[in-house]
Amino acid sequence: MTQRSFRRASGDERSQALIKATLASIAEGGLQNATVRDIAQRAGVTAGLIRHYFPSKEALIQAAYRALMQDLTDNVMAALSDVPSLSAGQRLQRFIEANFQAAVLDSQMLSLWAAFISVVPSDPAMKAIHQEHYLAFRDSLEQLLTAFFQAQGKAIKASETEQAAIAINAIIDGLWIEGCLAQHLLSAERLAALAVQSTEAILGMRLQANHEANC
Amino acid sequence: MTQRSFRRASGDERSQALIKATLASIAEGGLQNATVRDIAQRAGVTAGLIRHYFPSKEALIQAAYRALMQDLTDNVMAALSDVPSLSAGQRLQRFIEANFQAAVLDSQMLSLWAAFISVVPSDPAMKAIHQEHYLAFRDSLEQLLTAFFQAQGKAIKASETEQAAIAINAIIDGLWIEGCLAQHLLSAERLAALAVQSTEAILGMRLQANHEANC
DNA sequence: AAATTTATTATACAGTTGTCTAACAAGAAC
DNA sequence: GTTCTTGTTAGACAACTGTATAATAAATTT
Repeated sequence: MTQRSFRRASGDERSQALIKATLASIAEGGLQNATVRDIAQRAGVTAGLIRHYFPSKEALIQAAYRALMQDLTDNVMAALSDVPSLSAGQRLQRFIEANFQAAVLDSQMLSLWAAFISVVPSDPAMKAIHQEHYLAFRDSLEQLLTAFFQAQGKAIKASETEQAAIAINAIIDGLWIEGCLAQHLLSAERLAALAVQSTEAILGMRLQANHEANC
Repeated sequence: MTQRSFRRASGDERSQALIKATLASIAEGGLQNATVRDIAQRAGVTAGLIRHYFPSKEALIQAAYRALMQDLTDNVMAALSDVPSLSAGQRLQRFIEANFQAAVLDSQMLSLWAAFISVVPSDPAMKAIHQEHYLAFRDSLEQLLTAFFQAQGKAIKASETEQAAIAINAIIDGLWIEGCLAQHLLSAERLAALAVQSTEAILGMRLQANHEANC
């Protein structure tokens, strides 16, 4: 048997390609679809190579979950970093709206997220990854809220900030899910507007003072 | 080979046992865990029997998804039917709170839901089942909202009712997910209260007139 | 240019998967 | 009690699964 020619890739490059292929495979047909052979094919390598970069398929799945969450976080955070000076309200609004970008509001992204979530309750390692990112997300939200309350000159108890963060997180997640599942019925703009509007309702104040405030 | 003794069950009884076993299997370890052998063992039968009741494993999974959604719907609707005369606001509140019952606010229930959702985007049959139940749920919510607006004597456009239903649905789903994933951090009562409170904020009015309304 | 390292392939392996078939036994009909 | 129907079991099947191992070729070092 003659061996096919191949290209030697530097470690990081190939492992990231494998992670990307894993996410693509799961997105297309759930965790069941993501066999080592399917993943390898998508990455353009043979199945055996996976074990050269990851101790087991399980470890690859975990790495893929971590990478996905990191990517989502980075994507949302990028919406805040590229513009230097924004008011606290504007920053909060940007943060919320960033969750409805085309890259995030996508049925394959939902498929991915759901596949991972379905094993989080029963898989300790996956649960740990989830907890870490969930708390980081909610923490970012709480910080934005605290800054916003401060800018508004309102003294708000920490427990109230936490409560608002939980509710706003819920409405972001809920609208994101609805949007991904019914992409043809709900546009990204409408969802983002609804999320902002609902947030303003929950907080009892507007994020931007475009219109004059009513008593 | 001597054959083990067994009990002949009437058609419906056994197929429902199989569906129940399927849900239990998926809840415990996702769709991957739900092999015909595992399902059969949980139902106390041999694997071959599944094909006597369902044309394929795929059909069993679909039946299980349908049964789960129906069960969830029934569970929430029961909260409205057992008490005859309630105000429109009280009915709406009950409907919302029913989503945070112990039977619904459960990490295994989330695991189940997520496992199914993960294949909805890519599986047309599963997508059809989802659409049907999602629209039915939102429709119930819209009807409750319409009745509530009417009772309040406010004339609200249909589009606004729909928009409110989407937002309220989102907050129910989002809080439910957060609650299931962080059961130790968020009590059912707190979540239900948050959902009702957020709904009131979105609608701009209280569901029950316990306290006197402020200007 | 030769030697060394190691990323990559090819292949094998035991265990698991969904499906199928034939034998069988439980209950109903007569 | 005998016959008939069919729910149920047992077992086999090919295809697929994650993992392991040895050969091999692409870079790197010398």
